[in-house]
Amino acid sequence: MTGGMERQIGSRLREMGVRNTPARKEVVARLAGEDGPRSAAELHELLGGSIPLSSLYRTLAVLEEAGVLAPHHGTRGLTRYELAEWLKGHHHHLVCVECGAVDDIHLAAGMEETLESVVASVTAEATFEAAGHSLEIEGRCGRCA
Amino acid sequence: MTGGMERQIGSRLREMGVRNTPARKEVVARLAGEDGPRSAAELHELLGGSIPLSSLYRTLAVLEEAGVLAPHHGTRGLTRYELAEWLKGHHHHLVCVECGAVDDIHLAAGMEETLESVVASVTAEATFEAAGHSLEIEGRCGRCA
DNA sequence: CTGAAAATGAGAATCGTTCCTATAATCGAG
DNA sequence: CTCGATTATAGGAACGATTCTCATTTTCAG
Repeated sequence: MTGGMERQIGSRLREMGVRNTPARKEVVARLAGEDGPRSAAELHELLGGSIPLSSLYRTLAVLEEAGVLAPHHGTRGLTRYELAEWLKGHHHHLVCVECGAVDDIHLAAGMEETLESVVASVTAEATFEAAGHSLEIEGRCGRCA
Repeated sequence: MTGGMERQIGSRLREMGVRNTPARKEVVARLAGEDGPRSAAELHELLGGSIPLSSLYRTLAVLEEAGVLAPHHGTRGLTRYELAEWLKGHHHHLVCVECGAVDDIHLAAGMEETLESVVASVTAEATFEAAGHSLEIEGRCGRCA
């Protein structure tokens, strides 16, 4: 994670009137180093249990509220979080239907433009205020194939 | 729901060695009449409580196992079910980030082809065996906007 | 430094879901 | 049709992920 990103997040939290505490920094830093969204339990493990689960859940909720993290609703009743798009860039997901693992993928610029136009044409005629989109590709990951 | 679809599902269940019971028919028929995936709780409500939750969950599991229903992992760890693609056709979703409602959308043929090619080009280079895809468009639905 | 406001930690409570077991429905053989 | 075996159901206990509560601790402004 770049220092610039840390500063951006710091000022975002300040704007929202919440503090940028050590636990919040740890969670953000760890998520920044992962290549896909992670659940509370996964983060608890990744952080060596340094943050109790109850605090971790609250931390995730605060960071989501502040727009720093975005939830990803993957497999079987688990919510995973990742840095919001304005921090990590727009991307899509490969979701393993076997083990539930989620990896990020980035589309080539041309592909992304194509996708944007598909989304635009769909939402133009719907009573739906589109805020974002994600292409979820389901299948079997390398380990499960 | 067409009689043809009922017959298809009936023979599918027979092939799988499970019975096509009244509860299973009710669930399938109700889902066929909805325009988006529904959770166990929503179905329980929609069916007027005629099927107890524990039975409903098992019914959904059996129908998923048989390939009649497909799960959609939506808001906050809730699993909603819809008819599998071979029954209701390929489609995508509008997901309301406010209330969690999910509606189906169908892409114009040209758009869908474009999307297929995007998926194909992404998975060609990944160690990932793609089985399907869904474009999830997030935003605010008519009621929440 | 001090008091008010915000954050934390531990455990209880909640919610969606799954599991267990006794009962009931269904199918095939006779 | 009837019996026995198999499969499905209902109800409730159990479970895992998440949220809530509240007492304690940390942080910030004055």
